[in-house]
Amino acid sequence: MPDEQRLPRWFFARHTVEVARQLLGMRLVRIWHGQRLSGVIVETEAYRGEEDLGCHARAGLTARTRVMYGQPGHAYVYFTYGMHWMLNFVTEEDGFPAAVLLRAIMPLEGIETIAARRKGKPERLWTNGPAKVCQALAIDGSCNGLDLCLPQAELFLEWGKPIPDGRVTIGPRVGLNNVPEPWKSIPWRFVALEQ
DNA sequence: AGCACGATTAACT
DNA sequence: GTTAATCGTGCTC
Repeated sequence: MPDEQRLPRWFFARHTVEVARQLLGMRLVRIWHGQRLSGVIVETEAYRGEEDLGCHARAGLTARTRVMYGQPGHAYVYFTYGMHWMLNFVTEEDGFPAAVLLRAIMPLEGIETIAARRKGKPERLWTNGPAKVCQALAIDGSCNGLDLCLPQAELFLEWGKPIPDGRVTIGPRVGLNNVPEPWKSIPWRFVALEQ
């Protein structure tokens, strides 16, 4: 695929909430054993700055959060709950810690491979959660820090069809039960409705 | 000690 | 059909 189809770095170098909203409808592509696995992004969340108490950067610059402080357009992949990987896209200017969590996609290419990696599950449950997306597309800690804007990247994004406002649900982020307000309820979650 | 979750089970309508 | 509760797992601070 020609490079002009890929999202360039400027796409990520904006306000994190704007990036999270605009990522809906774009395509996530993973090259795995030479095969394209991809899907349309249908759910994202914004995590922004050290003041955002829902964001990992609330702990400041650590070995874990270092990637979030770096250049936009990189992958921040972390491990949690003893078994799950999560994929984020680093946003805003170099030095400011922020990222968009990828929560769900609609599978597009490499369906057989995705089905095999989610064996035994109904199609609806293949990629409808952040850890499920990572399992389906073979994304793990080895992807942490990857530059998604390099031509040879095996993980990147491509332009898709933007989702109109009428088909987007906005609400509070998921799984922040012990986070104080206003961060717990701030509407930084974006979901594209099914067509 | 807590965690940006998922699978399973139980109890509902 | 749905929602609520529980727990596994190991890394981070």
